[in-house]
Amino acid sequence: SGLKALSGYRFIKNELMRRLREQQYLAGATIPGEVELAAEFGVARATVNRALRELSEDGILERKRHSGTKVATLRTRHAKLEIPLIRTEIESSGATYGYNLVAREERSAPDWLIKRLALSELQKLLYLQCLHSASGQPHILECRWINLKTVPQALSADFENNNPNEWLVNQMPFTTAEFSFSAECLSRKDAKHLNAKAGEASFIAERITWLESNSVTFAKMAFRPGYKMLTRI
Amino acid sequence: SGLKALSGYRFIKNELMRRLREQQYLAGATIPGEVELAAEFGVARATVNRALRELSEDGILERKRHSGTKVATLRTRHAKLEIPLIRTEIESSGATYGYNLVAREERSAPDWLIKRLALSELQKLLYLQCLHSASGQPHILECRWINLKTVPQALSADFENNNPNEWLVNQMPFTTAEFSFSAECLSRKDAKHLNAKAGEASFIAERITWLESNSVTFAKMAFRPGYKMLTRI
DNA sequence: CAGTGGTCTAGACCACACA
DNA sequence: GTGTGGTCTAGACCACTGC
Repeated sequence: SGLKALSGYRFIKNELMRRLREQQYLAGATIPGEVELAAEFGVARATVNRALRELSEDGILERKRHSGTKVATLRTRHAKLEIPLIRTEIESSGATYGYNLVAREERSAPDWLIKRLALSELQKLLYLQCLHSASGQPHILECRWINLKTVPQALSADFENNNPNEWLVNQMPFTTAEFSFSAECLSRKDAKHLNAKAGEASFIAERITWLESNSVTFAKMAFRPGYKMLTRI
Repeated sequence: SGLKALSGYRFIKNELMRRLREQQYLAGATIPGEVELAAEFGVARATVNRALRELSEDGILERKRHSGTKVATLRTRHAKLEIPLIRTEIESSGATYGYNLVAREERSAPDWLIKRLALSELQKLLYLQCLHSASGQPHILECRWINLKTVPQALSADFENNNPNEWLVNQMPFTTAEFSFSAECLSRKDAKHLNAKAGEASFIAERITWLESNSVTFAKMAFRPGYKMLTRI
């Protein structure tokens, strides 16, 4: 009943996974080449190639250009993390998304931020603090710094009514980003915003966004205590 | 100097990204079909196909089988998270990996775990608590439950000298997993193990591992306060 | 019915690793 | 020099969508 009649590259991926599970190919060993597998399965080499390429993207095989394909040792798990817009995440859980601006100020960057955003020291940034809520319950407290050299139009944007992440995504849709995740105890002030107790643990997500080699923004999101970020391999 | 002479599908990806950045293709709009792009770039359709497929895997385009390719709206960022073995992570930071077993006990599963591991109520699990350290400093406190129905040989394994994750990876290399990440305040007892203060915030990673539809293990890792998990898009 | 993306094929050329 | 994986080509069939 659970059987699927896979064909083509999916079938080959499946079959190779079976052989791996059954230790027919051992960890670290070189498996047969594309030509050999193509002959064995009676398919074109391109089909085997796709199967092998995808398995190596999943971290299960390791391919080397002119040497061969090996079973990965010390397999690191590759999880695909989807980082949705906050609005999307909240609405897809069935709640109503709410937003409001807590603070807005032009400030010069603190030392730690100068390094992380590769700023010249004199630069002014736009500092925002915003609260995202789910059906009225505070959900995320966001501290954001926007590089006015890269995004000067931020100065005149209306962040009372527009969440800075969505505004930035519209202004510059194709940036790259670095993320970090950690945990912090809430300060008394932050706890108040999140309707939590001072000292409670908050899941922290930080993001630095780049346009080519120019920093765009630094954002630190403090999630309501109890929040879990989920993923699946 | 920074110029690269890309060719083939990489060139096409690059060029399409440029058009997206310059809003030549607008968010939500349908872009030209594979045949048209192949003609434009003077390449085979398979080459365009690969470029478009990869862009859609990156969440930048959305393809529908018999309808067309659109520019993704409300772009969710896709981050690739690599989850290394603890030993690997510690050693790659230049520190020496250390391990020791804190507790080992056969226990029946608590209620919350019965649900999450889809156990029958009567089942006994192996409960382990272990400490991972980096150059002598406590790094992660791990609480682990192993399903003895799926992995009976765990009962006789030597977890004094073998870290349960590595042992399990050897026993059953090709499992699937669910992850969650969150934050918790350390209990007095856990804090002591981690050489931290009670109440400090700890980054928590939980993992449930499955072999087909059988649960293998539940692990909860409490990281030393201050730890950050990094990733990049 | 025309056009789409998904997939496969049989062939090809390449640069390099390894012996 | 042989074999490897990486890539490309020109052609094909398919199932389905949207007209």
